[in-house]
Amino acid sequence: MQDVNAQAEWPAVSADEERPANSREKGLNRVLHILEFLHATQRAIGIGELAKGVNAPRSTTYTLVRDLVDAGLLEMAGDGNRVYFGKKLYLYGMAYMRGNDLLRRGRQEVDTLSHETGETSELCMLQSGRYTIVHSSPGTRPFRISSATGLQIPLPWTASGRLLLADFERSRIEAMISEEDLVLPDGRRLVLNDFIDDIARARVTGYCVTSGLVDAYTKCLAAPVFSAPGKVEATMCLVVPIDTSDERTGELIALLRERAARLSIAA
Amino acid sequence: MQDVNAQAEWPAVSADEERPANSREKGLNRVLHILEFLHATQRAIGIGELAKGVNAPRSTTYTLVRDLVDAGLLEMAGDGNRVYFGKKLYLYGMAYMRGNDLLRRGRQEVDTLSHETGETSELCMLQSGRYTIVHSSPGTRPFRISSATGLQIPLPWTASGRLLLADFERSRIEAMISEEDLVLPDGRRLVLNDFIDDIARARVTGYCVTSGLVDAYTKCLAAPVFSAPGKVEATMCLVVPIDTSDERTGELIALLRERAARLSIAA
DNA sequence: ATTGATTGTCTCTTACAAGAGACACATGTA
DNA sequence: TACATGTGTCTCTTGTAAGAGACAATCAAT
Repeated sequence: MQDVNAQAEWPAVSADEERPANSREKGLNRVLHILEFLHATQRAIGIGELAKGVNAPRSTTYTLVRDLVDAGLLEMAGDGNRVYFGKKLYLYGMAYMRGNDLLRRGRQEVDTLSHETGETSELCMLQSGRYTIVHSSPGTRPFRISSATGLQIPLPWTASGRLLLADFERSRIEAMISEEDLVLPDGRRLVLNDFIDDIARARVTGYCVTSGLVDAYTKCLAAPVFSAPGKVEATMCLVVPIDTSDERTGELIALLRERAARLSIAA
Repeated sequence: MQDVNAQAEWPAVSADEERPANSREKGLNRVLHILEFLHATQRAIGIGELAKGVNAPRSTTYTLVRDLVDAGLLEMAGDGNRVYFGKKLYLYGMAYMRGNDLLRRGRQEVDTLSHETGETSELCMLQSGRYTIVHSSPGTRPFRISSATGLQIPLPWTASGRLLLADFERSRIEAMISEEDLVLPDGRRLVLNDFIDDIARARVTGYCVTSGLVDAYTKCLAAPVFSAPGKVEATMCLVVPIDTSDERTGELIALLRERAARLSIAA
């Protein structure tokens, strides 16, 4: 975009960053892309397809995948020529959870909350500029609304997103939210300024409710979990039918805020 | 087959081959060592110390850690200059679990089994040549015997180890078991041939019991989980006091085998 | 048989990352 | 005050890994 100097491509002097055209990629970056790609597809995938998916040369992909399989980060799936995440990643993930008070206790709280209320409950965090469902517990409704752990969706689509950005400056928010993030699944388009106003409001009230944003049938109630005074580390939220009465909604919000506050105590 | 050395890399290498003296290391390998090291220490660690721990140059370690932190695989711990596993690893790990029927159902079975019996129960698998506790549930005894998930210990120390190797040829077993693996924590030394005989016996009986191997107070009961006819994919085991009566032991083994068989059905 | 799309392995070149080491800070302790 | 030890950043060199591409083998559909 900035790099308009049209001469020989190679003199890699792009002082800014990124994009030295079609140069080589570092192996580690390839690996990170591979992991992200597998996380997105959520299932085992052939190596050729994987190479296409991460836009890497086939030969490189083969060697990297072999290294990763040997290391146990990936595993060959049953059929023979597909790969997916490996046991090692599971073990590292469990180690992370054990070492992380907030996550460990948050999962607990979420599970009991959804058990008590019968509604779907989630623990959410900010992860590389997006809203991420870190843990969710389905609830007991006949038609339950559930989302997969690890799902990442644009911040403006959610109540939690408004709380997670509570302590960010306007400029950082603007940098973080792209144009597409403002377009809802049904095509409606949010206005950035409205979103930023929402954030300010959420910060003051200490909770946030959104209705019919990601889909037309649900309402999302969220409350902040603080890791330090003023610093929102996570949110707990409840996903309820959009026609839930105001009274019950109020009760649920109170309960939710209490539990979120309980999580905030330690840090 | 290659590079099963869990850790403790030092200049003097006793591996079968490779090692062109003090050559450069590939970044990806450094990263794999870093992850293994963090898994071993089980807590956040300073970058300098980490560099020492994986025997890598400081400058390299700094750049790699920065890359990994940016990617979310690692996180800086609260104080500021320590690193540990990051959220991404947790998310990948959960994705692995979701995609892995055996693991998901195995965790369930283990939890209910320990709940029903009151004893510590574990799901174990073979991971890079060692016995690995993939999930464990503590049981309800006043003094419960528990081990951390992800713990890796030598195969000959455990009942599960004897089952996990049931379908391996003698030569592969010999290659997999090092001299140190045969030395128990209390200094006693097992004989490789006895161990291999144990394996053959375990294959026939369909379960395995060891007494006072890793410590003097416990007995370990294990049953195989098959992913295909003849192929042991995992084991379920119970860790009970060594003075448990033969009668109760028998009952527990029967229960254990039933549950392990249940896990084996799908594959 | 003919084509066309896959998959897995191997060779060779060169762009680039790993690493050595200097630097400017911070500590702590004699 | 010196002196040692640790931390985080930066520069420059050179060994090497990323990548292009050739190869044989497989499977389907003409």
